[in-house]
Amino acid sequence: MLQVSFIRQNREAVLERLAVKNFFQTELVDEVIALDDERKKLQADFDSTQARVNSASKEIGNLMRQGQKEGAETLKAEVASLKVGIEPLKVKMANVEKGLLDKLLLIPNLPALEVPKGKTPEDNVVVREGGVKPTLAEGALPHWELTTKYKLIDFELGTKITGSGFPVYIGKGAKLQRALVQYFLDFNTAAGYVEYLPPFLVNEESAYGTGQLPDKEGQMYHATADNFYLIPTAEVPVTNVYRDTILKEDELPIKMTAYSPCFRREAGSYGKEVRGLNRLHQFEKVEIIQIVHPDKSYEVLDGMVDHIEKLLQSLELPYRILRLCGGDMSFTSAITYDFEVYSAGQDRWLEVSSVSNFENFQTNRLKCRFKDANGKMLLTHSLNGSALALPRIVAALLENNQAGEGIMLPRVLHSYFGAEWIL
RNA sequence: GGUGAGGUGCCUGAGUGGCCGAAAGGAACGGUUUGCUAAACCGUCGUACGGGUUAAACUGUACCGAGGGUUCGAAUCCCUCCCUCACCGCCA
Repeated sequence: MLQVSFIRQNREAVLERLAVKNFFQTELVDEVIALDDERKKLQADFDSTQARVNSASKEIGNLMRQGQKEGAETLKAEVASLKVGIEPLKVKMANVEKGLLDKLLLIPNLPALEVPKGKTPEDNVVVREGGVKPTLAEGALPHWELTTKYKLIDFELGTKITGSGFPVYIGKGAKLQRALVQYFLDFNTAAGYVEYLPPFLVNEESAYGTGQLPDKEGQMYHATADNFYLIPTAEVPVTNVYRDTILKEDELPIKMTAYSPCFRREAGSYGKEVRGLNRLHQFEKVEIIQIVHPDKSYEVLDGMVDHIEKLLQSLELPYRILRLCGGDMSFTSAITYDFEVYSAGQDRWLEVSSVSNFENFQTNRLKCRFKDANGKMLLTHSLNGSALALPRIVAALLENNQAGEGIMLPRVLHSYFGAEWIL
């Protein structure tokens, strides 16, 4: 959520930035400003009336103690008439505040200056590529055949138990998941991230805090009996650790990492693009999250990109890093880099990580602040990224490393998996 | 799920209708002094939204789990909900 005061002071710049995200609802921005004007006016009215009520009430107490009943009664009558006027003010103020918040929630975060213009994924900019694309032997298979061949994953069984998009990992397939989670967490904690194991269901407040609600309501599974949401990413519970918090400046930066299963309804997406592990309703992911000083967030972003790049390099996968264009970025992000790995069996790039700086868009909602050296209250900046999402990593590992009678795993996984090959 | 006790500022904790945005102690921060792993003393020490100011000072309103109610006036009384703790029940 943007700050109203910022919008007021930078209306033109805000509109200009929003255009990069293909957001052209000028009227929404102006409505926010108008509602805020109204809010201020109503509050001034309310405050002055209420001030009179308060002082009169105090006086009534004094008069009563002195036994001056008539004087007290006169004042009581005055207060009664003031309160008649105050009631509708209160109601109106609550409505205006609600209206203001509702409008504000519809305005996306402003893209950073270096975000390229564009509408579709084709407009994303490749900033770096690394690794070597493998040349596969004749008869190479896509991962959904390899997982069957080596008895790693049973997709049909998952359909029987739950539904499509809920794979069942079996034997070495299950162990590979565990090995990857363990490796990723170790890699992250070695870089100073503190490991969290958060709840996988969150309440409504937390879902609002990170911006999943209200705009992504349909994408989350909702346990209605208790009004809990299944998390679409560990970002939600972990970022909410710092909801309603005032930090000390020297506590920054805060670095957290968390493994969690992720649940996504992904309503409306079907077809061969989503075959196998390419898109699932439940998958495993390890996330990294930082809460930082606002002056440092872009430096930190570069560091996170670097961190994830090294992780991908250690897995010996061909990858590329994209800077997303305005149209392809999420509602809450100021800048996003996507990491894709090349999966040779499908001859496709698969997104395995997304790193974003949210600046103070999330922390304004969360109210995660700190006091600077002058005692001034400032919003922190928040960032997060996947390090990494498992399914597509597995897809690429299987497809790229298929060789003869088995699949050769990268060196870093040998000790975690307990073997060099999947045979 | 049942019964009981509670939810007050960074923490402990007082406060049962006006003098309470809230005692006291601790922590933290700033300072003075003495100086050896520290003590003593003084000061500061909630947040939000307004007004005000170059910026402060100053000032209004709201907030004592959340929401509603009673009252001229609520941290304090009433109702609903949430949460915590204890015991019981159930249970990996």
